[in-house]
Amino acid sequence: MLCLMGPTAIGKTEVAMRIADRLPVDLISVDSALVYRGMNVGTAKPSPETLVRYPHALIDIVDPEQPYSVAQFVQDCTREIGASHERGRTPLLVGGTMLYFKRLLDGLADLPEADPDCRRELDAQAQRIGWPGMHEALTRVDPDAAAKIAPNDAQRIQRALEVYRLTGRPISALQAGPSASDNDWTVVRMALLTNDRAVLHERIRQRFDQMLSAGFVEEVRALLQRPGIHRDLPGLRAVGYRQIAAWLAGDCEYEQAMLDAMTATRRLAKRQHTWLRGMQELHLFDPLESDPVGPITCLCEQAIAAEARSI
RNA sequence: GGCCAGGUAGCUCAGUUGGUAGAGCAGCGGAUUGAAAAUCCGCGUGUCGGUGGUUCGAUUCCGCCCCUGGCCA
Repeated sequence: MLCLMGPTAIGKTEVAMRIADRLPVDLISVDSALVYRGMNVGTAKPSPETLVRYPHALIDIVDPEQPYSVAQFVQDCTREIGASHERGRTPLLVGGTMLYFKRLLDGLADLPEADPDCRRELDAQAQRIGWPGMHEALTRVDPDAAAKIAPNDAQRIQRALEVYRLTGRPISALQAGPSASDNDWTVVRMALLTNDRAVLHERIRQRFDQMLSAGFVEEVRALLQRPGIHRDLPGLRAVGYRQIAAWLAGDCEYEQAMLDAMTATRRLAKRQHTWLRGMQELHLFDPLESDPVGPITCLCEQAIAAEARSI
């Protein structure tokens, strides 16, 4: 199977579609924002017409008020990969959510899923004693996990305590246990990456302007008017959506919200770079230096041929 | 042309009663196991506009020059 990764606005989708023109691949999206129905403009989702011509699995599969998670993704994606193989084709995973790639390829521990009641209780407790206090509590039940988590990292402290309450076992022990990566995929990892951050930043700015022209603000306004949708949902906390929602709520000036949205996008790209720098066996292509479609097609062809021989 | 106020980090500014300077934002590096486009951690040398002078020592005081803004001609 083939993986095409890269930071936001680098041009992954375009490259993936051009590969799909030439090779018998099935496109699978690896993106934590594209899963949401109704979040289109701000996620740079391909248009409906494009998606008809280039079907992508795992786009528009949940509503914004529903939770989605890396575990759900690993399950969904594994299913799609199997379906593609059964068709005698090759899955091409394309996207920028590096945690999803990481846990799909390196395995996911067998942990309980999120429990809203438990999280509410933990939030209430944190309200009283603060997250550093919660961190101390974690040190007592799971010192290994606590050592790896910063005292202010509310999200991870909460998750570790949640797992402990739900299972009675420390998350650090469960994570060290067997993980669900017992598949026989042969994986070719490719990434679109550039060292010219300034150019990427400029592309981010241009794309954000295009999103505004395409009705990004109206999209956010419409989403927030739906019953059950509010600013704290994971989808609405995505880059751009969060800042526009803040402006709509009167938290800041319009100009500031737009600047903040672009800053958030640049930081997202930076974190994606950090993930990619640490990945092994990665074939790198700089689309700013030369068109990567030829070399990537060549690499994919070899991989497909090798896979066919091994069957 | 005269007077006044400024010129300090990429930006906005603080500060040093003379011992070569620090915040916010931006930026950069890192972590990343059911929220991940999330969450968190770390990183500040910059001719303190230029140049002469006073001084053991000047970004700080003084002179001149340059630049910006305002007011007056």
